[in-house]
Amino acid sequence: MTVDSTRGRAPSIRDVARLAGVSHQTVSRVLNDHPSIRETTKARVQQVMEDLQYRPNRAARALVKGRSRTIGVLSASSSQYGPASSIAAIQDAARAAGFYVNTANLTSIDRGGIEAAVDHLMSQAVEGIVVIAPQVRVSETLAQLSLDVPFVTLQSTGRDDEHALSVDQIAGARMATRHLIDLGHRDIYHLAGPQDWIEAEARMRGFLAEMSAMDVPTTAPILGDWTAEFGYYAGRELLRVRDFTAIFSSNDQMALGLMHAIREAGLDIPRDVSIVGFDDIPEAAHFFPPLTTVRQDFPELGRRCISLLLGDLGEGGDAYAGAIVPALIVRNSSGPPSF
Amino acid sequence: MTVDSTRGRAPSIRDVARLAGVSHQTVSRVLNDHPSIRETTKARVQQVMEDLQYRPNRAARALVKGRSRTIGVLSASSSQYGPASSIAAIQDAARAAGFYVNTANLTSIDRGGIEAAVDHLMSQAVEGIVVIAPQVRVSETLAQLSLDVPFVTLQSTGRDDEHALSVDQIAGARMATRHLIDLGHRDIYHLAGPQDWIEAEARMRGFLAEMSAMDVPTTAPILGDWTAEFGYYAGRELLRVRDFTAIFSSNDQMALGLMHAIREAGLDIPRDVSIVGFDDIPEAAHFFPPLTTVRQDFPELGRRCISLLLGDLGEGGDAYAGAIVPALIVRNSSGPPSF
DNA sequence: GCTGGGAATGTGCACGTTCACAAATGTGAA
DNA sequence: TTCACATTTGTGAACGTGCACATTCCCAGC
Repeated sequence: MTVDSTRGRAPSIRDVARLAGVSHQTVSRVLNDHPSIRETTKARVQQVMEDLQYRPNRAARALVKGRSRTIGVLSASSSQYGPASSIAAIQDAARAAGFYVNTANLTSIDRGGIEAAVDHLMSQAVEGIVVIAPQVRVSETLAQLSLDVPFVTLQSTGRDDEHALSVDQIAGARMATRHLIDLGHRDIYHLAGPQDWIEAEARMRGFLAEMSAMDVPTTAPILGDWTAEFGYYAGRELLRVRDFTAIFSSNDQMALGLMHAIREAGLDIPRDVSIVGFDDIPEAAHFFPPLTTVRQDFPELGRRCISLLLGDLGEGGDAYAGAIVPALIVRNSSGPPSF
Repeated sequence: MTVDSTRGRAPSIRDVARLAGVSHQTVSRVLNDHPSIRETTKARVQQVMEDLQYRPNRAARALVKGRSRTIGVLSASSSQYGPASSIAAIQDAARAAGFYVNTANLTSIDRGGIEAAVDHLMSQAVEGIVVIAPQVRVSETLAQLSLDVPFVTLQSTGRDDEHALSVDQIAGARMATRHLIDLGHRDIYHLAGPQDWIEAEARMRGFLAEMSAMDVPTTAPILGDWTAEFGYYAGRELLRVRDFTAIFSSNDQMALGLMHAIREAGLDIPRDVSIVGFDDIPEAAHFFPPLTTVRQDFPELGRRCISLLLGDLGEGGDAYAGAIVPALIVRNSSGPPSF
C-alpha cells in the first residue's frame, strides 16, 4: 500500500521483506522452512507473500545453489506406446520429488545427434539424465561421452549394469517361447526387432535360449523394424513357404501385421498359425483374434527409473535396480497346432 | 596451466577471461556474437573456452535477462498416440528455435490439478505454455486463471480462438459421415468420445451436421471413453438390437473394440456393418479389416503450435493459426450395405 | 604531429537468492 | 541485576552473466 516501487518486474524477496518489516534473510528463511523463526513472523511474511503473489525466482536460486533441480530425458521414438508411457510416469514421479523434467528427442542416433541432444540437456544444467533410447549404439556412445552427471538407462545393456533398469526381456521371451512349445509347436519362427535395439536382441536371445533348452531346432530370426507394416510384409513372405505353425513376434505391432497377412492368405489364427506378441499395448486385447502377449509395466519402469536416479543424486529413492519380470498374458491368438 | 584456481566449480566467464587475457565482458561479447570484436581476440577466447570446456551458465543468464527460454507443455493423457506425437514434434520444433521444453502432466483435470500443474510450470518461469489437454473444462479453467504468459491450446475451443490451433474436427467428421451416406447407409450410429472433450464434441457436431444436411435421420450418439475396451462393450450392447448398418467411431481404438464385438457375433465387416474410425493410428492399416478412418497430422499440429507460440513471444514464427484439414483414408472396413 | 571518430575493450553494478557470520533479543539461574 | 546461553534476526558478500557507460586503441584526414 505504502510502497509501490515494484514497477514492472516481479516482486523479489526484498520487496516482501520491506513490506513485512523484516530483513530479506528472514524471508529466505521462511521460504526454506528454517527451524528457528518465530511463528508470528513467519505468518506475517507469508501473508505478504500471498498479497504480493510472490514467486521465488528459480534462476536466482539455481545460480547460488549450483543446482537446477531438473532432470533430463533423452529419448528416441517417444511417440511409441512404451516409451511414451514411461516418460509420462517419469514426469509424474520427478514432479512429486520436486524435480523438473526436460526432454530432448534424438533427431538421429549417430554420434552427432546424440551429442547435440546431450548438449541441449547439459546446457540446461540438468542434474541427471534418463535415457530411453534402447539402441545399443546410443548406450555405447553415451558411455564414451563420460557425462559428468549420473544417468540411468531404461533398458539393460546386457551386462549387469548398476545404472540400468529393465524389464527382464530374456525371461519374457522365454515365457512366450515356452508357451508355444508347451502347446505342442515345434516349427516356430521369431520375428525380431531391429538388430541394434537392446530389447530386440534380448528377446531374440531369450527365444533362442528357450528353444535350445527345450531341444527344439530353429531357424535364424527375421529382423524387423517394429512396425505393423513390416510385420505384414514379413508375413506375406513367410507364407510362401509355410513351414511353421507358430510365430513369436518381438512386439505387438509386428504381430498385428503378421496376423493381417495370415488372415489375408485365408488361414485361421490360431488353428493354422499361432501368434505371440510382446508389450501388451492396450489394443492387443481387441486384435483379431485377441493377442497372446507379454506384458511390460512401462509406468512402473518409469517410476523405478526416477527412484534410481534420485538415489544417485542423494535424494532418497529406494534405488533398487534389478529387473522387473514381465507377465505372459494368454489370449486367443495361440493354441495347439493342427496337423 | 598457470592458473588452477578453478577448484570444484565449473569454469565461468571470468575464468575464460583471465586465461585469454581479456575482460569478462569481452568473453560475454564473444558468446553473444557482438559485431565489434577483433577476429584474433574472438579466436583466442574461443580457444580458451574449448580448452576449459566452458559452458555458459543458463541460470545466471536467465537471472539477468529475466527470460528462461523455456516453454511449458501442459498435457493430459500424454501416453496416447496423438498427444505423444504432437509433444515429440513440439519438442523438436522448440529445440530448433533454441527453446527448452518442460512438461507437466495433469494428475487430475479438476481445478486443483490444473493449478498445480500450471504452478509447476510457472515456477520454472516458462515463457509460454502449450496446452494439450483437450477437455472443455481444462480450457475453461485455464482461461479463468489469467496466466501472465501467452498460451496456445492444441484444440479449438469451438469459438474462433486466436490462440487455438486445431485440426478441423468437424470437417473430418463430416467427411467420414458423408462417406458412409454416399455408400448408401441410412442407419448410422455414432460412437462418440467423452462429452467433456472438445474433439469429441466437435466430431459429434460434425456427424450430426452432415446427417442433418443430407436429410438422414439419426439417433443420439453413444458416449464412450476412447478405449478399445469401451468400444467392445458398446458393440456388444448395440448388437442386441442391430438396427444399423454402419458406425462412425470417434477414434480408432474404439473402432477396434467395435470390430472385435462385431466379429465375435459372427458378422462380417463391411458386409454386415461398416466401420469408420478417426485418427489413423499407425496400426489402423492392419486391423481386420484395415480401417477406413480420418487422418490427422499430429506432428504438423505440434510444429504449427510452436510456430504460433513463438509468434506471440516475438520470436518470429509464421504464426498463422487456422485449422488443418484432415484427410479421409478409405480402407476395407467400409462398404455398401447389404440388404 | 594532431585531431576526430569509430572500433575494440574494460569497469562496475545489477539481477534475486543463499550462505557465513554477526548482532540482537529473550530466558532462566545465580 | 547480571551473566550464560539459546533463539531469532540482520548484514554483507557471493553466485555467473549482461548492460550502461567509460576508456583505450587505431587509423584517416588535416
